[in-house]
Amino acid sequence: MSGMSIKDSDQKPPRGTPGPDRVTAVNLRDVAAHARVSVATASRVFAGNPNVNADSKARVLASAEELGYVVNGLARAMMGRGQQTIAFLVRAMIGPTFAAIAAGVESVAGRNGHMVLMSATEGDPERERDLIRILRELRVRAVLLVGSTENDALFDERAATYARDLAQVNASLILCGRPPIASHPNLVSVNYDQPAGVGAAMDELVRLGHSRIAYIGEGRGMTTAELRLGGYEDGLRRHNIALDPSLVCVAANIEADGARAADALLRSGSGVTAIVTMTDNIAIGAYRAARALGISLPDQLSIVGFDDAPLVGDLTPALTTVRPPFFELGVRAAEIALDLAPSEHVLLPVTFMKRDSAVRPKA
Amino acid sequence: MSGMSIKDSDQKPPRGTPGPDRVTAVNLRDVAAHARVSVATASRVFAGNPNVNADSKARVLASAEELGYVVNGLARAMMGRGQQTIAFLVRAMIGPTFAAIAAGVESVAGRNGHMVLMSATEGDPERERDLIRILRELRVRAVLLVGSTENDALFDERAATYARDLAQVNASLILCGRPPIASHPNLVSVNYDQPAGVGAAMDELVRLGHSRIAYIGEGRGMTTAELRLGGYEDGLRRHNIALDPSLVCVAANIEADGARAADALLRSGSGVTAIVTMTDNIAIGAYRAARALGISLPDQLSIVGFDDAPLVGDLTPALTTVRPPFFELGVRAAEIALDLAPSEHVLLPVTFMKRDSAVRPKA
DNA sequence: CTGAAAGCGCTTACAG
DNA sequence: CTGAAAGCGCTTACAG
Repeated sequence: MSGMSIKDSDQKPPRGTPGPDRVTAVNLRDVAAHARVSVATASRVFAGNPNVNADSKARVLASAEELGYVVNGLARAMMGRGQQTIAFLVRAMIGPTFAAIAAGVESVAGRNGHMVLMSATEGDPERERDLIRILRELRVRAVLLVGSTENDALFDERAATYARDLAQVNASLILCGRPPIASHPNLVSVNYDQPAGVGAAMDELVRLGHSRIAYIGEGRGMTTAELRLGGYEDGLRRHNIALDPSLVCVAANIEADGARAADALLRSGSGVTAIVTMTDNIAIGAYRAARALGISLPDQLSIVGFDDAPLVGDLTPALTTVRPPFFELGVRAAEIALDLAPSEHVLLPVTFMKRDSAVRPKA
Repeated sequence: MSGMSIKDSDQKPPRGTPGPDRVTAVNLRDVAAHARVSVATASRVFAGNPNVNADSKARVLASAEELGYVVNGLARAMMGRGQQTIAFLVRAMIGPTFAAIAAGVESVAGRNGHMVLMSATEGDPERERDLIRILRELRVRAVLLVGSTENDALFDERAATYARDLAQVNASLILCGRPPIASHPNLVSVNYDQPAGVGAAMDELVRLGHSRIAYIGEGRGMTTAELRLGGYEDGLRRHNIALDPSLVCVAANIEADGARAADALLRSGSGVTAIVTMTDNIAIGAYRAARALGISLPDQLSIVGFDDAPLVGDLTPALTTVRPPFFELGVRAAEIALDLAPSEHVLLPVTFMKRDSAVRPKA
């Protein structure tokens, strides 16, 4: 009976037949016929409906096995009975941060029988819009917009539009790794306390005796850049230190540019004794620049990073930094996406990682 | 006319109506009726069929807009006309390696209009099997099995079964980051030359004058562990150095265990002047252990890693290591998955990153 | 260019 | 427990 596993196909395809990429595969009807039951009964077997005679069930299963039947999950999904999916949209799939958030999301999705679709927008609103459209058509259950985004009205409106469009197909939009949008507070955000992280760094530096504290990070524009810079400014205020604009340096989030900015700062004769950076990447750049100038770390210069990237604890000196709960961030966002947690803003605490790169100033 | 965007639903749902999670949404028929054309014509508009009168097309589009119509991609996919998907299966979504491969895959998939589904198996064959089943039901175009796997007949048979089962629904299975399976050479593998990477490290160490060279890595079992250890053994052979079993140490791929193994090795009085490690993680552990024992790096001990993880070039001493082409690995696997490249085994070259941790031995 | 109709591969209310 | 039938939301060969 092995010849039956492929249907005869020596006749012209009937009307409305699926496209060219389709295989002539065995379907429910074939299985039902082979098992001598109705399609309804066969369907019940695969749907896990208990109202099926044990004998019928066994025959259906045997036929399926023999014919090589594979349930069509697409048809099932169309009926609202299929695999559910959540989407993970990120600017770029880069580094351990992305990996940790993704792992968090996947762990709860997997545990709950959902699949996760991942795409990168490359920061292109065009592609972002396209992806949202595709995801709506695919009837995903939720879309997680992950990571820092533009902090402007244009993005806010885009996000609001996405949320509205997704709601139309019963899907939700969740912001993950950026704060709520003021003009659309209903759009749920799962974030970690970025200003508090930089604030902890500032508190520590002031406690150690620093007062000429510089900041190196990205300029205005993106949420993470602004949140962390905000933490620096707040920290100064809290300790009654006037903000000196010449101590706030702009650098892209890559080591080389951090080094460039730190070099300029350290040559400027500004009397800086400590640098707080937006990211560990930039902090590493500052390490390089300081060394190149013969400044010994940490004696002559304290540096604090942010992100607790792998290995920063193995640098010399071990980098004092802030650890965000990236995995947890993904977990919480996914839980909200799957209605396992209330649809409310979440702000997770960060951990200050006191290591060796921030010490009492020499003077 | 805004009240028309939701269908009247004060009647009992008809037979065969989709499940409870479905929204009463507007469909093609609604749009067609509103635009006063047939469903066929409306379908042609959304399918991008050029044989539609400009006026009809405009009316259909306007109606869709007004009614808030969203094409059902699931129905379309069922007809073989929808979004195609490729799946990315990995043991665990960890670190920059995962991120880089994923980014490579996504870049090709995205550029070619495909979505990518990502799942973690947690190394559980049960879950692996479940995922393959689901992916078959979902009619994915290809499944990428990413990363190191068990190197045994059990896995080989599982993989062969997956490939066969996937072929049944016209999908292909591609191994990515592990070598071909000897007993099933048709199963395409995209890998990087792991033995050659360790071999380059061995050549460099011998060239520098080392002959007591130890290896620390995972024991037998997984492909990556065996491939890299194999590179060490080959290197010894090539340079006519007898393998000393006491210089081959087993450690899990985490810093702490690397440190433990290195500590034991260095205390053993084996006269080791250099250590080749399976991964940078383990190399970092060796750094720690050596330092704890007062051994100065690199003068008294040379260390070579593998993976070129972020920041290893900023350690003291900067780690000499091997850089695998992870992004490219993802790109090539995805290209084969999408038939953009011939379905043949690929073995990418690695780059030896000569930095400061391997030097001429003191003696 | 267009429409009526058949079909894809399922699910399920209904009536035994 | 079971089957015939209607339905989901599309696509497309056919015949204008």
